Amino acid sequence: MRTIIVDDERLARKELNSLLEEHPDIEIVGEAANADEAYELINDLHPDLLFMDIQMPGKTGFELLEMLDNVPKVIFTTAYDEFALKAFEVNALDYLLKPIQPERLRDSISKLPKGQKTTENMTDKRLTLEDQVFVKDGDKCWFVSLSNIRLFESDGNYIKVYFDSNRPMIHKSLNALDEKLDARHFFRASRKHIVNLSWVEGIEPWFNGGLMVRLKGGDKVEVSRRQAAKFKEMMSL
DNA sequence: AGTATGCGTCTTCCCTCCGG
DNA sequence: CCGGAGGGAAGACGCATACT
Repeated sequence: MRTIIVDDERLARKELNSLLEEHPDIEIVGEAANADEAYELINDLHPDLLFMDIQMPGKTGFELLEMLDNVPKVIFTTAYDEFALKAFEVNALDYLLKPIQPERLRDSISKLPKGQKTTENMTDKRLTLEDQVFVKDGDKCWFVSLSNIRLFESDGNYIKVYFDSNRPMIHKSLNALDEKLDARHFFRASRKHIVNLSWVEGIEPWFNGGLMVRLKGGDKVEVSRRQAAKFKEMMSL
């Protein structure tokens, strides 16, 4: 499993490095001392896993995750206590309190999903349903699998992300997002909306040859005539 | 006659720049 | 560094025309 360590303290990286020597399936492909370095590394190397500190000079670990399009598995290494982390509502894979205990590290690694898909040739950077994205809304953070997101809605300079009962905002444009998403699973229903096709429950004809798409959960999205044509074409292929 | 298609104009979005 | 305005462009609307 290709792994990158992100921590501003050199000693902390060294420590983790040596601890990980006992875990041959964890292959350390890079180290970064701050969020910007890590951003470059992650985009170049597409690791499967990050060990990451949260507090770092410059950007925090959360801000780093927000910048990423493809978010790897993350194990936080932090001096925060459990309660402080829970305040963020981060459902990360796991977190390790510093100083890291070898037994805890072993536990965390054993919890990693097996049969990991190889991200080796991620040359097309399209996101699939299995990929997760990181969203932050104020103090709350989530890792959300794309398969749980039913709808993206443009709202000013932000995008509302509909999943579960939450609607946090991310600050990207729908166009940029649309390019990243897999066209087989996500459809640009209109200028304002991108829908997850696997959440579509029903389709009704609408005025002027448009469509009204009903999503599981009750949300309804209007598809204009132009997009409806593309939609029908897609479904027939 | 009602529904599909094409075209021109108008609206909305979004990216960039600028000022606080 | 953040927030808001402006301009460019993609998409929606409305009308006209073609087709079944």
